[in-house]
Amino acid sequence: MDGALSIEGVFAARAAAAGKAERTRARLLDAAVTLFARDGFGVATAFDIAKAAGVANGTFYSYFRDREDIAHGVALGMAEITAERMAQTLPGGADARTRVAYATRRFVEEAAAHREWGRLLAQAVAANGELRGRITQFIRADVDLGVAQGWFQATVDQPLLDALGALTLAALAQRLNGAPASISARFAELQLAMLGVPAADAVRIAAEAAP
Amino acid sequence: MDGALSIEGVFAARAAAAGKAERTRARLLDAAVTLFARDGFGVATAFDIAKAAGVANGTFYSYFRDREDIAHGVALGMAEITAERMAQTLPGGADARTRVAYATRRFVEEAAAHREWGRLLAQAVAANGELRGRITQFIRADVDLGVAQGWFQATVDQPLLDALGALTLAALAQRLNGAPASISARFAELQLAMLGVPAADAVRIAAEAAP
Amino acid sequence: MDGALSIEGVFAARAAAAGKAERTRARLLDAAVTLFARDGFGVATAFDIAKAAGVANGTFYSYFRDREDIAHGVALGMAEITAERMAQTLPGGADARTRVAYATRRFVEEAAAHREWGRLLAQAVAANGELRGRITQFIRADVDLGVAQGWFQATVDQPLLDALGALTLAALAQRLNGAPASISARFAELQLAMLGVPAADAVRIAAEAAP
Amino acid sequence: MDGALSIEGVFAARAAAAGKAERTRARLLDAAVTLFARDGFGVATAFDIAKAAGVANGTFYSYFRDREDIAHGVALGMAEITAERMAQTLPGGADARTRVAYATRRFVEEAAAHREWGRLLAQAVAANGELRGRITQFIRADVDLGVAQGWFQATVDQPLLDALGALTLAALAQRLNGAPASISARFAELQLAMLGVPAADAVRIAAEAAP
DNA sequence: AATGAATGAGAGTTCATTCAT
DNA sequence: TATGAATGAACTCTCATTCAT
Repeated sequence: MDGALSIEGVFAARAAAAGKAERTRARLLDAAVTLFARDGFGVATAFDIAKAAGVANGTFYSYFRDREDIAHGVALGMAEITAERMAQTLPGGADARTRVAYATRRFVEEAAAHREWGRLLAQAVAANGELRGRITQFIRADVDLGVAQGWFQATVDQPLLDALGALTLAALAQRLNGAPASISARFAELQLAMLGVPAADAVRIAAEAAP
Repeated sequence: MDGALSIEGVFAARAAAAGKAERTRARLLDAAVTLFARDGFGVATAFDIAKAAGVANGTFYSYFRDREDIAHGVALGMAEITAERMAQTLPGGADARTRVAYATRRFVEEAAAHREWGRLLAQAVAANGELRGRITQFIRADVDLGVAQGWFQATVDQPLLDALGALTLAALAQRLNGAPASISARFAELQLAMLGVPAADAVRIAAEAAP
Repeated sequence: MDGALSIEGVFAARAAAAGKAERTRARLLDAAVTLFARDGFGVATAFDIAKAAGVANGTFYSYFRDREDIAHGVALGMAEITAERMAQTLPGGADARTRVAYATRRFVEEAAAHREWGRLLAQAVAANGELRGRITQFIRADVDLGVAQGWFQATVDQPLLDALGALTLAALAQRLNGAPASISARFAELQLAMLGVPAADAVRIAAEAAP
Repeated sequence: MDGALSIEGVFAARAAAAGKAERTRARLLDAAVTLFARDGFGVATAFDIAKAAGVANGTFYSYFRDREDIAHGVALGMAEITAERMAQTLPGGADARTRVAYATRRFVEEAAAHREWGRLLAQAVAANGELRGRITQFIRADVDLGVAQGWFQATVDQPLLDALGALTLAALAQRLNGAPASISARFAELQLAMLGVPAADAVRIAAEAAP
């Protein structure tokens, strides 16, 4: 895993070529990410964010209406980055069971490898239903594929996707809370079971789908 | 469902027979519950809680160290009450599949019937891992029973219980967010599937286990 | 003229015997008067008023909603005090022409003798129509008397009282702006002329009605 | 009454033929007039004025030292415009009593017909003694004429002019505050009485001097 | 001359907490 | 124990003004 997920300067990097205003905005977002990671999502004050970004407090208000506004901006940006990374990292070709297991394990392990980012992402997702929807949509294609391939016995509906998402987030929470890397395999296994894959197959496939 | 879950005066009711100090404490907790329900968990100010409890603001600090302390007290009390209610309401005798499905549906429907209480419970549980643990322990006996009865193919470990808990909370969140009562059956069904119950049986049993 | 009009401690003096809260409120009002006198009516900040009153800034908000609120309180208090003083100082017995002239001269000279108080009063009255009404009502009795005595030819209506008030305030403004004490006699003279007193009489009576 | 008193673009109209800089200055003044009319004299922020004028905020400071400076400019300009209009509208030839009454009534009714302009003018005059002086000088010629014609018994001095001005402004204030148009006649009448015109004549002349 | 991003002092307000009564 | 006045740190947000471009 490379440094692209490093929590420092994610937004600034993307705005490097943009105009001055856009760059200042990015610096504020980066400062917010750093502070949110340290103190909790949306906890840092406007003043602290400005200070961390190296601008005057008044400048904050040229770019964001208030704390909530920048929190929303941060959540949106994180979702975008996460989505991009997931799209890049998921391999094509495998069977749907492997794909589903792999996606879960990959997501959990990446987030765990960058604890601050992971913790932040978990909080942002918990607080923001829109974000949750965005991320769960990722799984849909693979679930549909699995049904088409005959591996999954499930009816594909919104509750199913929500359930898969809830399990992934539960895995992430456990992992961030000190559980070993194997926890992601266990949760992937439970996801497969929920989709109707026989227990024995689920265990084997989840174990093999190491990121 | 009787009025025992009514958000008003839960703590006062339990402290009715206790000493004066205990009753004042209970009034503060009740005031906190009411305000937390209206404005969000832990949001109300000490002053507002005291006012709602009919005591002076200084009195608040005779009973709680600070705001966090009362939030903790509220969460603990809610967990206790919820646990008691669940223990009372779960019927004996049925097979483990029905018991698991029934517990989920019952929990979700009770909380949904008292939206404020439910919302509060969801927030408290999300914020407090200890609480989460307490509530998930409830399911363990039934899961063990199901394994013993041969209905469940699962290995019973902590991740499994966490996963069951996560699904129950996801169901509650959807329900509070406007999903129809049937959502609890759907999630109960997915829990059974995860435990290795064949899809067709899971659907039927979850549907029949109406609270 | 005694010290009762001294700008320092007017409110505190009246609240000396009251409860603690009332006394703190009075201290804030006094501080506001002092600062308003120095910087203009309603200009001082809540923080400055609190500091001048020797209380914490938060205390200000226990007693007044905001700056406007205390400004209103100050204006009301000043009107009350001024009304009391005018009632005390106006001698009975003289003919209405002398009474009117005397009231004007007395009002102007008192206010001028306490420049800060006078300036403040002028500002408060200019900004607050209610106050203006309260003060002009004072003249009504004497004008009615003058009509009854046959000295005044005027119809007594609201515009007439407003006009008399406007002339008194104009006199005060000129006086505070450096005009000599004789200015009050000149304006009193013009008031009498406006009421239909022949010029020669007006000059003599206004001159004699020295406070 | 024509549109010359319209609050929109008064300054721009006068600077139409001037250089670019002068025109930008005029646009700023016009913007200030519009905003002052809406929110109170001198209340609008430099940024809002600049925005309303269609220039950048920095540009404001190329033309005015600070907020006070533009407020002064606005007051001055309003005085000039008012003076011009009064000069145009006052008819020649009548006797001084009619001229004085007419001037008052005309002034009040014009300002009342353009409430925003009138309110602004009242505020500007109240805040600016220099302006007050400028406007009262207008009456002097007619008062002198009246004395020469033998209609007025008054000594013409500064206090007399101030008193006449104060009455005119009091009339305007009442008018803007909802008093009927007849109020201007009543105050004109009181002015004539103050100048020594017998009450009966004053009533008749003031009534006839309708603008 | 014009722009508009940036500054930073400071106004206004809230509220957790203390403490004399 | 209870009261409630008082505290003051902390925070949000505005806006007059500057300055590099």
